[in-house]
Formats: sequence, structure tokens, C-alpha cells
Amino acid sequence: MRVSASLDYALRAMVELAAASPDGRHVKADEIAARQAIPTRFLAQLLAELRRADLVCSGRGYAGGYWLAVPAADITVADIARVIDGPLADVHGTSPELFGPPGVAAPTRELWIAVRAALRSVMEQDTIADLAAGSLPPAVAAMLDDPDAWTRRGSERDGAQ
Amino acid sequence: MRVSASLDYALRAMVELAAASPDGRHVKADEIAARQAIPTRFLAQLLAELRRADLVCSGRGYAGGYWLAVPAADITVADIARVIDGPLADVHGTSPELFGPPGVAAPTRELWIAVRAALRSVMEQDTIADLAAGSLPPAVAAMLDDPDAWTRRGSERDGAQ
DNA sequence: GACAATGTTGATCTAGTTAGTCGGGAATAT
DNA sequence: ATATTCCCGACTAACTAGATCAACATTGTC
Repeated sequence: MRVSASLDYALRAMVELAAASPDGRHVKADEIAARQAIPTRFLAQLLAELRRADLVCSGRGYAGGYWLAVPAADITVADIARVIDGPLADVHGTSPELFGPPGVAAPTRELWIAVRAALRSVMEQDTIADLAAGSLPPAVAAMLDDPDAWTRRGSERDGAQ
Repeated sequence: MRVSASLDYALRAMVELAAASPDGRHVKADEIAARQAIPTRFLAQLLAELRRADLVCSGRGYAGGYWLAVPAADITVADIARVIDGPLADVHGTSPELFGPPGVAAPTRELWIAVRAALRSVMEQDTIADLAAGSLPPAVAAMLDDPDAWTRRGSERDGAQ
């Protein structure tokens, strides 16, 4: 799973908007770019995509800027990922359930569907309101309890020995 | 999550080898390529990578071909993915735990770690022995019980309304 | 109404990755 | 020997990611 720069930037921008939303503040693109260290012009493109997807609204002029089109608690990470990166999971071009590997490899299809389900279980639970508040939903937080989740798996394919 | 052609091919090839492994059969690259509809030359590259990673062995000549270097039950999908595609999860270049988003977006780090944990929970559980036998491990199979797992999430960001 | 601050759009650019192909070489069994 | 098979590196064509730019549209304030 490769999280693209676009998705990372877009998500962080949305969290900024979520943090400003209780006051109904409008946040300018430059402001977000500065606070999150995102290339300004590039961010503008991402915000335009989010606007076309009706996740944010924008206004020009002196009081312009961006704000959420929907309550922060209704926008999940998956929503943003789908706008920016397309479907959560695809198996080199086709969606997992349309994928039909031949012969003895047929069950790999179920594998990819399970992978997608696993991704959804995190990305569809977590909203930008959660992120802005710094408190992940219980089901997601539970995955972080295992200290193992915080460590890197090297390329140790000999760990058992 | 984009599953690359390389990973799909490599996994399917490994399942073919796992299916042949109880008899100790050697399987030729051409044979795998034909059965799984994979471009021959391309597959050869992937198999070479898997050999360098000590997941498979190879032999040349009339009795040549490929076979597993390790029991099929000891090779997980994650092992293969790491050889072919690198780390399971990275946030545009760095691993999730080294990633430090600024300000109010800081909790996105925990999000990506949870995503990685979710991926591991499927990919590190499922072995190519499971796949060759067509029976996923219980924890993975459980994710498929929800009929929702089999349906596609369109870009319906208005489902609730 | 003019002006300046801001967002919008589309074109463009570069570098890297992905998905392949190709040719020749080296090992192995008959 | 020779047919068979794997091994390795180079090569390419298409696409994507990441980023930049110029020109235009809109809005609030003076």
C-alpha cells in the first residue's frame, strides 16, 4: 500500500479544515500550505478536486478560502481517498470482485477482497472529525494497542528460526 | 491500495508452486506462464527475484524448473509482497512510524499505522498453502462473511442522505 | 467603478515507475 | 553435442506522480 503524496496532502488539508470548522472559519489555500508544508500550487489542484467532489466549498476574494461542505464527522478517510486516488483497492486494473484468476490460483480473489475489507474497516470508520480531535474511533485505536503495530517489519523472512 | 501486476503474477505463480510442492514436482516457468496467462519473459524476472529472496529454488536443463525453498505453510502473502513491491505500507516515501505530519494533522500518523496493521492482519496470516488449498485462515475468512465485503463502494458520498 | 487579493483552469514539464520485450550467455541432463 | 532450461542486463513505450506556470474569473473594499 503506497500512500501517494496527493492523498497525504489532501487528508492533512481536510484535517485543517475540520479543525477550523467549529468556528465556521474560512481557511485560505496559502494558509493550509504554510501550516502543512505543502507546495502551494499543488495543493490548489487537490482542493479543486475535493471541491468538484462536493467535499469542500470555496469562495474567492477578500473573505475567500475553503471550508467543509459537510460536517467533519460525516467525512471519512475513505471518502477522500476515493476522490484523490480512485477505488480503495484494485488488482492491476480491475476491481477485486471482477477479478478471476485461473486454475489453482482462483482463491487469490478472496484474498484481495479480504484485503479491501481490512482497508475499509479502518478508512471508512475514521472521520476527519476524529483526526482533528486527535481521538481515533475505538475499533481503529484497538489496532494500535499491539506494540507490534508500531514496529517495522524488516525483510526478515527468517524470524521464526 | 493498488495491487501491481507484478504482485498478482508472483502470488499466482507461488500458489502454482505450492500446489505442486506436496509431490516435490519441479515446475517450469513456461508451464506456470501458460496456466496462469502471464507473459513468459516477465514472469521469469519475477521468479528470479523470488529466488534471490530465497523463497524459491531453481534448476536448469531437462529436469529443471522452480520449486519452493520453504514449506508452503511458512510463506505468507506479505512475504511475497515485500519481495516484489517493497514495504507493505509507506506514506509517500517514508514508513508510517517515521512520518511526522505537522500541527493539527499529527494524528494522521496513527491512522496510517492502523492501516498498515489492518493490511498485516490479512497478508501475514494468509499463506500460499492456504491459498493452494482454497481455505483461507479463519480470521481472514471472517472478513468475507459480511456480504458487504463483496460489493463495490461506488463513489456514493451521499449514501446517508 | 477600479483595484487588489484570492481562487480556477488548463497546459506543460520532468523524473520515475510499470509492464513488458529482447538477445545472448551459462548450466544441466540425455 | 545438443536440446532444454534458467540467468542477466539492457532496452522501450506508456503511464503516473509531483510539481510549476500563465492567464483568467470572481469578490470585497475603497
